[in-house]
Amino acid sequence: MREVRIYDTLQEKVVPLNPLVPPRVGMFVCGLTPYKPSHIGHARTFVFFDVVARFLRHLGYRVFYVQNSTDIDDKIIRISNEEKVDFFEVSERNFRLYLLNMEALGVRSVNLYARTTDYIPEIVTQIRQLTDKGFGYTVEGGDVFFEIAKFPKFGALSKQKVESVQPGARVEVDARKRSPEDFALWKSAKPQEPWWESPWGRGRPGWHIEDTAITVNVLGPRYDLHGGGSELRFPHHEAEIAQAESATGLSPLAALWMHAGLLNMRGEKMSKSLGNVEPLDETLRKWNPAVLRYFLLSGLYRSPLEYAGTESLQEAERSFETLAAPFRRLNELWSDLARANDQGSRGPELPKEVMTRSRATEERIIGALAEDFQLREATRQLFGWGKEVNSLLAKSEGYSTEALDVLLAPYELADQVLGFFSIDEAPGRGVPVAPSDISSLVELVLAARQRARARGDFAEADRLRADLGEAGVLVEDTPKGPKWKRKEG
RNA sequence: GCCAAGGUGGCAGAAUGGUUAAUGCGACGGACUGCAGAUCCGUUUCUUGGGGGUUCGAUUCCCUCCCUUGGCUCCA
Repeated sequence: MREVRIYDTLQEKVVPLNPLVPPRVGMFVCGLTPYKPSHIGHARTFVFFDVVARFLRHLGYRVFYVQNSTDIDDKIIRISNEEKVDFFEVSERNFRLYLLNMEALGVRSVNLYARTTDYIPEIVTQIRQLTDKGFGYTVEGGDVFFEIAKFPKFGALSKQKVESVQPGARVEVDARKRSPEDFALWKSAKPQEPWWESPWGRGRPGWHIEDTAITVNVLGPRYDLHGGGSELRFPHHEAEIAQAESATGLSPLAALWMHAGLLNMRGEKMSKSLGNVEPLDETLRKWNPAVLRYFLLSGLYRSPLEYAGTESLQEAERSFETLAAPFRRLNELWSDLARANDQGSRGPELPKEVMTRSRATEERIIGALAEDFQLREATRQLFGWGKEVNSLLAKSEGYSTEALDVLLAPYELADQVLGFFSIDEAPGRGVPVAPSDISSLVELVLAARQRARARGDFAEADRLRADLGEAGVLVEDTPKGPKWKRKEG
């Protein structure tokens, strides 16, 4: 099987993926705390890890991909109290919306979404292991903490020295802790809070323990790949390592730690501190999901990516149109032949070097991704291939289905792995337009415009085109007659 | 204060110790079109945050300063 090399945050270098039990790959990605609808920043992380899983599977690895959902936490409780509804109603509503949004974005690679509250017994068991071994301690009131001093490796992932961290920089320090760096494993229930029974009394899990309780039970004490957004490196992922390795006695918890760069939100409309980032749901209603997915995959996954709202998506849309146009044309030609029940065997031969280059392009896309997921290089190859396809189609459109398949191959590969074409909502992929749609009216206007053009009344023709434009319909004249599509955004 | 990631053309964003520093968007010109669009061909802009060092040669390695973003126990 092809070797994949990945940047490991812990070792700070690109290393080969060596699955513990090939060809299986156990993969865990820190999911969402669904206290409110997710935004485009979340989408970047999860779309990227979707590509990771897709690519590994494409190469023949059998990936088991687990993602958690923190369906109980302070913010969820706060909101449920404000709304006077059960906490589960809040988290489940937002989580379902998240799943719908992910589906729209083509994220379909997760095998198991694990909710924290479905793993309370496992969580309790793991905390108990930690207290039994002396890593955890209880305090008055029934809270349980992890004692950092017992785990010298703490800080290895983020290269932070515990003593140089500023305690209480953002969150008030709990005076009952032995040391300010100690983190909660179990939080006792306050009034108005949901709770579960435990050996330490009624309460709920701390933030970090769910992930390791889930992975130890689902993926085992050690697994291959751990992913998440880069802001989780410290303290969350450090805490995971400390908990799991202390509880199981096995190391390392994950062979590879991957961290996706954050999406930097620009402009006051999206200020994170103001908490008014547009919900993903809304963004998806305004934009072709393929454009969104393309944008999110347009940089180096480890680096931050600038997001300036509409401006960014407009640029991405134009780029995506360029990228997708040849693919859509090839598909149209293919369906035309299929409809006519014709193999197009009388069409021109495809030059041999084109076949070679088709394969070379596929190979380069795979090569780019196999070397730490160079998404940009992969799409660059696709742009280059598009130019080649456009040139060929400019000479002739009468290729056989066999020839078209060769031209389509790099796109099919890219779609399987990067996945933006199959969620392309723009017309032109042979998707039938619903009868209730405006298409018959548009066709009527276009017919009138064709008549005007035929008699040389271009002023009238241009007026009709402009009017359709006002109504949100873009018209293009082609040798085969006028084509139209709806404006996006 | 500490840790991490960054600073490359109008914008987004790659790359390498060594020919003209990708690609996309934009802009400009040509072909095609009644015009526009799409497409094709061509052009355009950066000497890679400031300073210093190593080297025959650095954007790439080292030092230093400045700036941006993320983290420092709520966050994808």
